[in-house]
Order: sequence, then C-alpha cells, then structure tokens
Amino acid sequence: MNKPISIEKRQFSEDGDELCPMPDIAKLIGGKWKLIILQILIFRGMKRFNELRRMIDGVTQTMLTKQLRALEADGLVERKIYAEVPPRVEYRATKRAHDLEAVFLAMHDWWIKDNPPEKK
Amino acid sequence: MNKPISIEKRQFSEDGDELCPMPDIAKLIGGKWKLIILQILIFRGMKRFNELRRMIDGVTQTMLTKQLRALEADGLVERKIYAEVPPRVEYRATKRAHDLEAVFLAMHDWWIKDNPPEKK
DNA sequence: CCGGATCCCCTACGATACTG
DNA sequence: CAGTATCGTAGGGGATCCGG
Repeated sequence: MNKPISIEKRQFSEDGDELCPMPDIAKLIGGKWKLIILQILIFRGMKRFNELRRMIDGVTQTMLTKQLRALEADGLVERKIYAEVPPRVEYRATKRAHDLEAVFLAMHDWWIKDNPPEKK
Repeated sequence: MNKPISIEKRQFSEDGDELCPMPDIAKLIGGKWKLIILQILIFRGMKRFNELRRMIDGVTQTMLTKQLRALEADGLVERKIYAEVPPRVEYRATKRAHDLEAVFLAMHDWWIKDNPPEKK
C-alpha cells in the first residue's frame, strides 16, 4: 500500500482498492463555474446563453463562454446554434453529463446533512 | 421563469427553488490537492504527514501543510499531535469527511462508466 | 443575442531554505 | 519528522471593447 497517486494518470492500488484519478476529474469539472453550469443544465434542462448568464451570479460573458467551450470539448455540454436573427444558441447537458447526476445528489445530501445552515 | 424541473426534489433546498450552493462546496473541497488528500484519508484511513506526502505525487511540504490546515479549519480533517521525539502527527478524516464517501463513490462510478480508458 | 479579441490582475501554487 | 518563512511565478479569472 501507500502507492503514489499520480497526478498525471489514473492509478490503482494492487489490492483492488481503486482510487480513481481525482486530478483528471478535477480537470473536467473543476474551476469556479463548471459545477454551477452543469448543475443548472442537468437539473433544469436546456438554457440559452443569456438565460444561463442571468442565472449564475457574478459570471461574465467571457468566462461563461470559456467554460461552456471547455465543457463542450469534454463532451459534457451540447451546443446548438440556430441561424436566426437575433441569434439563438441553446446549451444542454449531454448523457455523459447527466450521468453526473448521482455526484450532484451525493453532494447535496452531504451539504444538507453536514453543513450548519448559518455556516459561512 | 426558470422554475425547477424537479427531477429530484432532493436537489433543491427547503424553499423548493434553490440549487445547493456549488461555490460553497467548491471552497471546501476545491483546489488541486484537497480531493486527493480526502480520498486517501477516507478510503485508506489515518496517515502521518510524510506518509501522506509520499503518497501524493508532486505535492510539496508547503502545499500539503496549507491544504491540511484548511481542511482542518473546515472540520474535514482531524490533526493529532504526539509529543514525542521524533515528532509524530496523525491525520484522519472526520465524520463530516467520511460522509463525503458517497460523493467519491459516485465520482468513481461516473469515471468508470463514462471515461474511455485511453482518454488523456 | 451571442459571442471573439485584448489586456491585465490576483492568488493559488510552488521552490528553497531554515527550525524545534 | 513535521513543519514554518520567504519569495517568485503561471494561469485562471475578469474588464472592456468590438463585431456578426
């Protein structure tokens, strides 16, 4: 035991006690906005760009665009452009993202259970 | 307007309208090292400082100390100092941290299910 | 309405040295 | 062994302007 947990690649211990690669996961859903975006798209369904922007307090256009592009590149968000005037772009969670639902539910349960309401 | 679709009521707080606060959660378990540290302490039990350091590839003393202090301040890690020579300090996951187990398991399942093995 | 292109700042992160 | 103390850096994040 006590094998190194590589921050570059997934690695499992000998005894079958699998530790999945947190650094890789963090790359996909880490950062300041990705979890918020995914949460909305997963649990509240498709949103347009500005709709999303209004729902996420403090996010700028630039950052929202960047994060959405990154999520799209990782296959977590689907982007659909309508050739209209004014432009319309819809974002929705992919299947891969929807499979994250269990993670969000677990986080929610944890938050409710272990975090005092008045906690900063 | 953006009323919850309510796939799962659990995802929303008491007023039935709010998603649980991802930014707050990110504060607790975000960053480059916290998830790795927690994963080890939760699934492999108590570790000493240098033991932990050797298990986490690439972490420096400074960062490991900082992250452990932050986790301790948030009540996720317990620090036990033994007045011995040489010094011995033990770290273990608190109950609050152990309740995160479900989150890690959900992440693991997701990773196994939706991530191609050769994915960079 | 939905961005791209720039420029800039802050802080998370890290290298190194030193200590009880 | 298990830390602090300093100092330095990169890149994530942001403000602003411009365009289809």
